Formats: sequence, C-alpha cells, structure tokens
Amino acid sequence: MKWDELAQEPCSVARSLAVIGDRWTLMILRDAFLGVRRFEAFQARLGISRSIVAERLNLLVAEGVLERRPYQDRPVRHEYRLTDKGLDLHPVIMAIVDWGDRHYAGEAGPPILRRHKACGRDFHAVQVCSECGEPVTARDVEARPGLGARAGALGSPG
Amino acid sequence: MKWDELAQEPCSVARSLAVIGDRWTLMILRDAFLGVRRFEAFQARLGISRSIVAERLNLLVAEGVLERRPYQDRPVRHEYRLTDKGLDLHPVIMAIVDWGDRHYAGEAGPPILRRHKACGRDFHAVQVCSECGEPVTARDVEARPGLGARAGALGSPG
DNA sequence: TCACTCCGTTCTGAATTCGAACTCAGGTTC
DNA sequence: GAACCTGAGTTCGAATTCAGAACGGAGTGA
Repeated sequence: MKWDELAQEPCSVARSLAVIGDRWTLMILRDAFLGVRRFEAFQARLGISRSIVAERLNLLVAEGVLERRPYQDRPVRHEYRLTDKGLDLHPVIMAIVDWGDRHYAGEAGPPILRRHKACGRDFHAVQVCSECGEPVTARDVEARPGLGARAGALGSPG
Repeated sequence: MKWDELAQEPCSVARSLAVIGDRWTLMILRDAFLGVRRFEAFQARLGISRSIVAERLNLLVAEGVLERRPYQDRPVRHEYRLTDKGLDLHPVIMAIVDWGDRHYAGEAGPPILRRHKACGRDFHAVQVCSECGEPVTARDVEARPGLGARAGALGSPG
C-alpha cells in the first residue's frame, strides 16, 4: 500500500491518517489548538522549513480542517483557524497528550496543565461509552464489520 | 527541529509523536488492537515492504509498546502483543476512528462497528473531564505551563 | 533430497521529504 | 525614492525513506 492509497481504504483510521497522519501535521494541529494562527508563528515554533509548513497548511485547508481568512488589509495578511471539522480533532490531540503525560512526563509532572472551564479544575481526558457513560478500555470493545465495510472484506480494519 | 529531536521537547504531544507519529506505526497499532500479532499478518494486511514492518515493530518493542514473545518452539516463532503501555494507546486509536467515522464514512456508515461489552450496545467514544465527568470540547479547555515545562519556556506547547 | 513456511535482514535504486536560499509584494523609515 | 522590514510562500539540491527482490536460517512434510 502506498501512502496516498490510505484515503481509499474502508477504514476510518486509514482515512483519518491520510489527512492527519503526517509527521508534522499533528504538531501543527497541536499549536492550532493552543491558539497559534499565523504562518510565521507555526514556522518559528516548530523550527521546520517553510516549505513544509506551507505544504501542511495547504493540505489542512484543502481538507477543511483549517480555514484561511484575512485578518487585515493593506497588506492582506491571512490567518489559519480551526474549522468545526478541525475542532473535532480535539479528542485526538487530548488522547495523545494523555498518553505522553502518563508515560513520558518527568518528575515534575506534565509540561502543560489543562483546566476544564466548566468545573474549574485541572483534568485529563477520559474516554467513556456514548451509550452507558462508563469508561472504555481496549478490553471492553468488540469490533465487527459494519455496512460501510468493503463487500466481502470481512476482517477489514476500521 | 529534526524528527529525532521531538522526544526531547517539553511537550507530551511531541514526545508521544516521537514514538507513534510515524506514517505506518499507527496503522500497525490499529491492527494490533484488532488482534493481529504476527509479522506476516501485519505485512500482508498493510501491503508495505517487509523492511518497514520489521523496523516499526522493533521500534515499538524497544519503546515498550509491544512485547515480542515466543508462541511456539521448534521452530521458535514470536508474536507481537500490546503491553499495558500499548493498551493505553486505545483512546488515541478510538479518537482517530471517531473522527474518521464522523467525517469520512459514506452513506452506509462506518466500516467497523464497536460494541461495548459491558453494556452490550454499539457505541462511539466520548471524552469527558476526569474531575466532573462532563463532556469536554476544545472550547472548554484552558492550557497553562506546568512544572514539567522547560524553565522560562512560557507558552511552550504541551 | 527437495520444496515449502514463517520470520526476518540486507541491498539497491527510485521516490519523497526536507532545509536553506531565494522571491515577491506591500509598507515603513530616512 | 532608496533602503529596509515583514509575512508568505517557491525552488532546488541533498538527505531520507521506501519498495522490491534476494538471501538466510530453522524447521516440516513428501
């Protein structure tokens, strides 16, 4: 399988990774969720080449994850903002943060603390079942092909 | 920043991505969560070259995400199983699945359905606050540097 | 003895990715 | 109006990654 064939797979992981599975794309999204919006800022924070930043931002705009909009005239300057589709990626970033916090934080604890505005406390994200509200772990889940699976492709991942 | 400097960043996203942020690594983990355990199976399902599969499996073993253990003697054959640290990645995979299901599933719905054994119903994952149990979205979160942040690196991502 | 399986490793050349330098356009300062 | 600055890319050659094929080894079965 080639990288650009991922999007055609009957698998939500593959389709998602075709968009966000790139090395730097998730780092850009991390910054976007922290409020970074300008080309220069993304480039400076990540310290990667401008061509990479430009390419990734264009891809995310093309996919509807970011939106490019002017924030001033004379001269026209643009900023990149998360769309609703982009905001839907928040659980992905939070899940990655949690894993990093758990397994790679040093003695001093996590590098970033996150406060839940609604309740005012520092928190981490917990995944629960949409139906019963109980926490879900890997062992609690049974997967089977759905209607969106490729016909005859039983056992196909998704 | 170079790819292999990511692990040194004071940022849980960067540290996690240094391990799992690779193109194919997440696809391998997807299969691992679906029960795939053998080299040949990973290679056949992904259709990528053997050297890539070997390299990624070795990296995941070195990081303690997978465990290589013999499942037979004469000849010795090994299988790759998720460790506890690997199982902790389940929320990451589920978050990616959800985003794909939501934005890239066709008319027929998601390619894979997942049943929560505890309650018996098909579900999707929902992220809630560990403190108050209420759902969390991007707009509900306020981030600030924690003790694990690099001294003086305010605004450093995490 | 010969073929076959499972599990890798090594090699090579082609494709991709990346950093650095360059461009361009508008605006500001002297 | 010349010199300079800043935001936002584009171009190009070097470095990296990858696929595909060959190879090896340890066993099994005919």
